[in-house]
Amino acid sequence: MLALERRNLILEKLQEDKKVVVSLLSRQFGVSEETIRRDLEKLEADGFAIKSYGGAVLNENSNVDMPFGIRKNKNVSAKQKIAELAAKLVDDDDQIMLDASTTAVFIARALKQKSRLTVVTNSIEVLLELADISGWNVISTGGKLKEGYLALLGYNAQVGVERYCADKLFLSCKGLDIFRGFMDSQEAFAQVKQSMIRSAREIYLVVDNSKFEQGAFCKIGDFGILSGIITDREPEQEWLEFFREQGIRCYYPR
Amino acid sequence: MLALERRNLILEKLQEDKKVVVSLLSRQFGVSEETIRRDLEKLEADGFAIKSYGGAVLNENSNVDMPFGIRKNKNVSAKQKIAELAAKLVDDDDQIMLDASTTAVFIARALKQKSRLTVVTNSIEVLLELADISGWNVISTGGKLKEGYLALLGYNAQVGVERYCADKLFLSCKGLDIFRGFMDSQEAFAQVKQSMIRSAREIYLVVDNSKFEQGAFCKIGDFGILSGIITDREPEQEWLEFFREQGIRCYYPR
DNA sequence: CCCCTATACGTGTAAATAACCACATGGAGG
DNA sequence: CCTCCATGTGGTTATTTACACGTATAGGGG
Repeated sequence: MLALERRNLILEKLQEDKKVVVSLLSRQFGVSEETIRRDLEKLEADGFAIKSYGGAVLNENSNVDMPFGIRKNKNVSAKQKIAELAAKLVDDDDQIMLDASTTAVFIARALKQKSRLTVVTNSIEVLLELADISGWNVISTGGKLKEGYLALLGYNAQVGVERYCADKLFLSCKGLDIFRGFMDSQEAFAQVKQSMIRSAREIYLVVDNSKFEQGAFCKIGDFGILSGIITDREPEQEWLEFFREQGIRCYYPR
Repeated sequence: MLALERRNLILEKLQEDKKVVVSLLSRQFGVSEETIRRDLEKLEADGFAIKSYGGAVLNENSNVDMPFGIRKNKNVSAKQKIAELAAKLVDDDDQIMLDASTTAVFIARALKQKSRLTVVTNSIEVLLELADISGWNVISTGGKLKEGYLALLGYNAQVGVERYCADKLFLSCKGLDIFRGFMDSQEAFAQVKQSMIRSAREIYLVVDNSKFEQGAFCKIGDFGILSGIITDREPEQEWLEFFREQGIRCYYPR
């Protein structure tokens, strides 16, 4: 039995039972307990397990099993709620734009029950999500694949976006601030989002609650351009008033 | 026994048993352990295996996130052979085009050990395969997502292709015929391939042996434009002579 | 609350085995 | 004839593992 093979089996058992015990594993594999401890040490270093006296437990909130360290697991239920609200704003035959964000993937999934939609996106994951659907018009902007992401960015992505004029855009961001607008952390993402803003009639900002008051480096735009904002729970009073002043509809689960 | 043949057998055993052991393989094939290690190194570089002390285990994580658990498994070893031959024709810093075919995915995988490549493709799967690589320039043509495929097609895909001029194009097809050239079954695929042909200097047709004498509906092009043809085993004498006449290099495993 | 004991943990050591490296060989193809 | 590639070889280095022994921890009894 190979060392890696043994570690994989331990990981499997760990994922099944949520915990493992050193003494049992030692007997099961016929190796010394020290060996098992070293295995667990490695699994812990890789983020799969958390050691404890006598064994280890599964590290549930690890993103390690996702392809390239994607944080898809963060705030799942918030994104789910947001996606459902977004889907309510969409009608059959609509033309939609989705950016390259995990929230967009959830929205794409929530939209699947609609008919004859047109979707323009720079997200590879959204394309994958919609690859098995029929009767839609799913369009990729093209562009340069961003290292470590499943997003198409750059000049050609912007050109790809601006070829179209969509009814509705669902836009995500890294942070928002009453005075400075909404922002992303990376220029290239922000630029494509700006192109999308120029190419859509109704613009909905989709943000989970953790994004409020969160700063980020690159400004995407001001609140004035928004038709609505979709979030996972009622924002602070201050924000609600601000949205009312600006004439921005605020959607959240009631 | 050919090196390539041995590696394919190791891969088969790997897929069957989920693991292989250096010492056993060495005895089984009658080659030194060092050679086996080099084989495993290659399989690891191609993403099929993960080496471990004493052997290697199957890398299961590679094709998992595909939507409709695709037909990638047809003719695997032929496509693998073709991909390795194709990779030999590529140098660091090359600019490559890959079409939307399963063979292209194998080629992409085989290319991963190169440095600083530029890859233009209309295949979502190729993008996925290359999403975790660094220092490359991976470009998506954009276009309309073809229902039931992971391919981007249509006018904008063609425009996306023709923005570039690549050093080398690896082109697949559904069938080829001495008199009628090489063909695809669907117009939209054929059109993008034609755009690629217009946008590349060296064009290599990649076909497994089953494609010879196979007809298909839409003509892609004539043999005159080809620099070479890559296949998984020695073609019939008739074809070899034809390629010689046409000045087309023919690559197959020896 | 403190202590005691069984159990688990970590380290150091040593031995076996595998991996790595550099170089030599030899054959195929140009 | 030369080059390139795959392979083998010998010496060196690295990894894995078990065992022994001192230390740390949990949990119960006093």
